[in-house]
Amino acid sequence: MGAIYDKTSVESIFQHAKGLTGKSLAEVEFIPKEIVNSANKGDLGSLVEAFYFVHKPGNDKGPDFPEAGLELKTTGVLPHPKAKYKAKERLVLTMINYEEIVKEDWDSSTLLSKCGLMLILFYLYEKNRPVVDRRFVLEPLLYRMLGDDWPVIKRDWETIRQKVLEGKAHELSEGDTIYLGACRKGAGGPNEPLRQQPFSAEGAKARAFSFKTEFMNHLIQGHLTLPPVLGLSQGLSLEDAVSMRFQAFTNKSLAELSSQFGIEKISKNQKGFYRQLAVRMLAKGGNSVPELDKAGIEMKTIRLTASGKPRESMSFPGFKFLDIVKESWEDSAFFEKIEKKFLFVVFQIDEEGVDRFKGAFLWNMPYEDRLEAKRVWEDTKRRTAEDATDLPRISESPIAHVRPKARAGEDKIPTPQGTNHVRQAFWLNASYIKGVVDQNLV
DNA sequence: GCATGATCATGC
DNA sequence: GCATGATCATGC
Repeated sequence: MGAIYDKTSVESIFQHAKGLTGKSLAEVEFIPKEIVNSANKGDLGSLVEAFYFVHKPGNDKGPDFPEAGLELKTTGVLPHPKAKYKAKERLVLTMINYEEIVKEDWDSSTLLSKCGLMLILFYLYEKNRPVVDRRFVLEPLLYRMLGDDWPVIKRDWETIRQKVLEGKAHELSEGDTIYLGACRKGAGGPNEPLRQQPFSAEGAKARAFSFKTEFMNHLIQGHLTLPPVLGLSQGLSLEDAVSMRFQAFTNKSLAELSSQFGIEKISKNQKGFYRQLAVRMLAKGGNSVPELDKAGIEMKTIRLTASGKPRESMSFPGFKFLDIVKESWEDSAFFEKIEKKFLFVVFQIDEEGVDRFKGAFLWNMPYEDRLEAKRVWEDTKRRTAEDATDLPRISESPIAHVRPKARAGEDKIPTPQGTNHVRQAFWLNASYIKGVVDQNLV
C-alpha cells in the first residue's frame, strides 16, 4: 500500500512522488494481474493515483488533489542521444469545453483552476512493455502555469477562446497558438461525433488544451536549455517580437548580412545558408532561438525571383506508399505539419541580381486551405492503392502536389502493386506560397 | 517559365 | 544511416 503522505500538501505529495523515481509502478506496488492485463496506454496516470497515491481523483473540472490544488500527470519520454530524453508526445491538459470557455476569463478559467499547478511524472515509453512496468526515469516536475511562460500561455488561451467566440471552433488548429495547443482529441476518423459550439451551427472536432511536444522537450531539458532571447515573458507577443527583431535587417544584402554575422557562404552549394542567416538575425548573432523551438514553430526560408515568385515549391517530409494506404488523414505526418505555425523568412533577388532579406512573418494555414490539402492527401492515398506511379500533379490543385524526394535514383521503396518506385513527398505549390507571401509580407 | 524529376547538404 | 530542408537539372 502507499506510504503515508498528506493529500492537502503540495510538498508532501511531491516528496511522495519522488519515491517512484527510477522505478516502475509494479516495482513499488502490487498490481492485480487482471488490472495489468486490462490497462491501456492512457491508464498509467490513474493506476499511479489509485495504487501509489491511494487516492480517488476529484471531478473533471478541478485538479486531482483539490485541497492542494495539484493536478497529477504522467507522460512518456523517449531516449535521445544528445539530450538523454525527449517527449514522446504532447501533454494533454484538459478538454476545451466550447460552451463554457466563452463565459470564462483567464483568471477563473477551467484550465488554470485544474492545471495551474501540475506534478508531472515522466516514464520511459516502451511500446511492448505493460504500462505498470514502465520506469519513471526522471525526477518528478512541479510545473506552475503562472511562471515565466504565463504571458504566452494566457495569450494562447485567449486566442483559442476568441476563435470559439467568432463561431470558428471547427477551424481551430495547433498552429493558432504558441505553447498551448488546441490538439484534437478522440479517435478521429469520419465516425467521430462532432461537438456543438455556441456561435455557429457547424459541428467542431473535440479538442483539448495541450502543451506542445516541443514545449515538453523544454520542460524535460529545462536546466540544459539556453536563456530565452525574445523576451516573451514580459508579455510581448511572438509576432511583435519577431517583427521587431527582423525590422533592422530589411533590404540588407546577403553580403552585408554575412559580414555582419561573421559567417561566409563558403561553397556555392551551402543549402542551409539562408536559414543560418535567419537564425542569426533573430537571435542577435546567436545560433538558436529557444522560444521558436519551444513553440514547435517551423522555420522555412523562401527565396523569390525578381518577379516575386518563389524559386521552388516547398517540400514536406516524405511518405511510404505502404503506410499511407493504411493511414487516416489526421494521423498522417502531412496533417501534423500543416497544422503547425510557420515562420517564413523571405529573401529576394533585386533588379541588379543582388540577394536581399525582405522580411519575415508567422503564418499558419487557413482552414479552407487545410481542407484542400486534405483532399490532395486523400486523393494520394486512393491513387497509391491503384497505381503509385500516378499521383496528384501540381496542375491538379492550387495548393499541394506530390513529387519525388529521394536520396538518389536507387532510393526506391515498395508500392502496393508489388513494384518499387522512387520515394515521394508532399509539396506546397510555389504559386500558393507566392499568394501567402503577397498577403503577409508588409 | 514552368512542371517534373532527381539529388544534395546537414544535423541528429 | 537516414530523414528533412533545400536546391539543381532537364525538357517542353
